[in-house]
Amino acid sequence: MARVRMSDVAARAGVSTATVSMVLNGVNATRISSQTQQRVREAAEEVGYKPNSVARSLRTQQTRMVGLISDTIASTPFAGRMLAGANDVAREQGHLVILVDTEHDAAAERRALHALSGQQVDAMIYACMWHQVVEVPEGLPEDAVLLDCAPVAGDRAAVVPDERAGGMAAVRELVTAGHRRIAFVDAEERFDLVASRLRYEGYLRVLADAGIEPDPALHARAEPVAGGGREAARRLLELPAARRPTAMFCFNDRMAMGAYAAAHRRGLSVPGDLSIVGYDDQQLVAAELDPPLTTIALPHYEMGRWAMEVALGLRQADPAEPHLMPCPVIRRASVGPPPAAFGG
Amino acid sequence: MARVRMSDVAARAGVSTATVSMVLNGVNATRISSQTQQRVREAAEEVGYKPNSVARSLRTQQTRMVGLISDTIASTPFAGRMLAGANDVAREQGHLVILVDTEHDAAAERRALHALSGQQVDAMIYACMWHQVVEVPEGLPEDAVLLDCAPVAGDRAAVVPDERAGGMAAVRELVTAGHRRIAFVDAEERFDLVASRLRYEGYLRVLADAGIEPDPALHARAEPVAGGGREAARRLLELPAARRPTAMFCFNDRMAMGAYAAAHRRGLSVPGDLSIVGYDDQQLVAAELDPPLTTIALPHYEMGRWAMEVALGLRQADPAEPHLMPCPVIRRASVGPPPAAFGG
DNA sequence: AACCTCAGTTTAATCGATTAAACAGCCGCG
DNA sequence: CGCGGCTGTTTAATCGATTAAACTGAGGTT
Repeated sequence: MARVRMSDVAARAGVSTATVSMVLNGVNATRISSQTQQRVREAAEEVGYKPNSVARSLRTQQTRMVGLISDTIASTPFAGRMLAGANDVAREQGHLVILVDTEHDAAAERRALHALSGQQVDAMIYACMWHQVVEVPEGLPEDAVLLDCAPVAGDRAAVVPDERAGGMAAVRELVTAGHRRIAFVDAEERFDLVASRLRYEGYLRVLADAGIEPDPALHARAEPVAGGGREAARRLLELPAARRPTAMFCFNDRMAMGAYAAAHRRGLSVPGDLSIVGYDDQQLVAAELDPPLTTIALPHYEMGRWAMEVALGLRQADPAEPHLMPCPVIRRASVGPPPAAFGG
Repeated sequence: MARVRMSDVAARAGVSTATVSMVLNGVNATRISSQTQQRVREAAEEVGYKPNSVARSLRTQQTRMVGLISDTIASTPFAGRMLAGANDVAREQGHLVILVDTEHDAAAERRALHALSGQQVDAMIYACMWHQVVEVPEGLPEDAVLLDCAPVAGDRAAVVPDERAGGMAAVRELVTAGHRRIAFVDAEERFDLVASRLRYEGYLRVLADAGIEPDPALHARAEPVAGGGREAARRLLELPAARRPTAMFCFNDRMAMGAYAAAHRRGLSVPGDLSIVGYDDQQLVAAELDPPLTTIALPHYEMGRWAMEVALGLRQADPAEPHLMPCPVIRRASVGPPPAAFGG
């Protein structure tokens, strides 16, 4: 069954296609008699007319589509939330999103850019699956928005999580619970994570504000996975009692998961003997630990929305520096006062 | 800077647009002299010509785009793999995918269908984020492919995981390790999960094959999350020694995570005292448990590929019944022989 | 010389919409 | 009666490609 065209509607209503177009788009609507309008609408309904947006796009030079280029967005559980945020805004604005995955391969990136600009997308978003500083790929339009990454140089609208404030919030949770010996279970330097650096800055800042002298022995580093967290936590818990931490801020929820394991191995309870704060609010993990993990959420959904809002011109962005999206603290049950022996 | 059109290339090369089109598309190429071809190519290169695919699509009636409609695909960590599979095939074939999220809302679904068919997509995939039986939304084209769901009625190409075979493989792991008292830590019936039913069938089948009488007490059900798994496992471990399971097949990795916790609480080690097999091979979870969890992977990536291959006509599908995609077993370290007291 | 063939290229229609400009009636006015 | 102005609608150009059909000129045949 062939698609029905505007001319079919026009024929049925006994008018020209110009009239149909005007009626259906509400353009110059006052100039068309209401009987005609009525007739056109009925005809369109009867024949089941659906405008061909390819033709419309060609004429109007607007596709109402936005391109979303990402390095492997699809393979991380976080990424979905960014996509969802971007998608929601797009939908609200009557836009569709075209998703292209480049696997961070330069050639694929170039092809994607090519395909999308050939596709005449109205806007473009370049997304990373974790917070990083990137070389902007050549050919990325000036008005493209960077999502979860900041340009290494040059001015681009960009949005990233406010990791420093997040780190501060995490440590503040522990300080206000009364802890003074707070460890930072960090990712190793070789991973070169901007999140690691910023969260550590936040950690130091809050310690300073609270008048706590940072103890280098409490900055433990390991691979940022559960196994690494377990190892790092084990080492920390083997410290002599006076230097041992009563609380740990873990670089991410996976490391926190490992810290739980290390605590259990030593027969310590969370949060009775050891308080733990994670980062990421990782789906299906943080909430399911026992006890549920207090953590800092990454604002993926909000960043996705922000990026799309800027891309569609709904919101102004300062291209001079990335927008910092706040990371909310998710209070669950892994933080308590320090054990009595250490308490104030 | 205005986009450069084919006519610009034509002007620079001193030929007509027809010639440019033929050269650049390699159509009727033999009929065009190689000098002209050369000149056209150079001109195109020099002016940086990129074909306008909107115009091309209008003319050829092919958009090289495929619509992917999903209920909240973006919000589950699995979904990404399906998307990746579909996307990879699309890319290989020079197609782009338009992603629409409907949140399983009928109105949104209708709008999405409308938008996509207006967009003249060449193919369509309807995806669910977890295996279910669905009412096919009205207006979904005949040749759309269902991904991770089966139509409640009517013939549609569809692909779902082979949950029954997966359940069989899981239990077989335990049987061959020597276990006879194998529990199934299942989701509660009220969740009405097709996966639950099928995996249970697989469980029963393997027990029967191994000549093991199923013990209804070993079919424990709870909410399919870590907490539920913990509770169900706790109850099972409280059974009198003679009836207590030496192994558990858990409906999913989250329940398995809870089973680990229950075992630890009773001072049982995995797999020394209790062997555990999960399902889903959930990213960032299964591999990070201690010990790493032996589990059955859901073939999301492969299903995504399959669906796209069928959608693009690269592969035939039998619309009469869903294609069953095998679920591979991922052997890690949570299965061992039963404790000596029970051993063969 | 008239005619045919064929390689190489151009002309022009087309895809399905949008929209500026033109047009046809009708009314009122001097 | 003729003309300007209004209302409601149509005409036709346009967006940027693809492609069937037409054309051009050189070379070969009779």
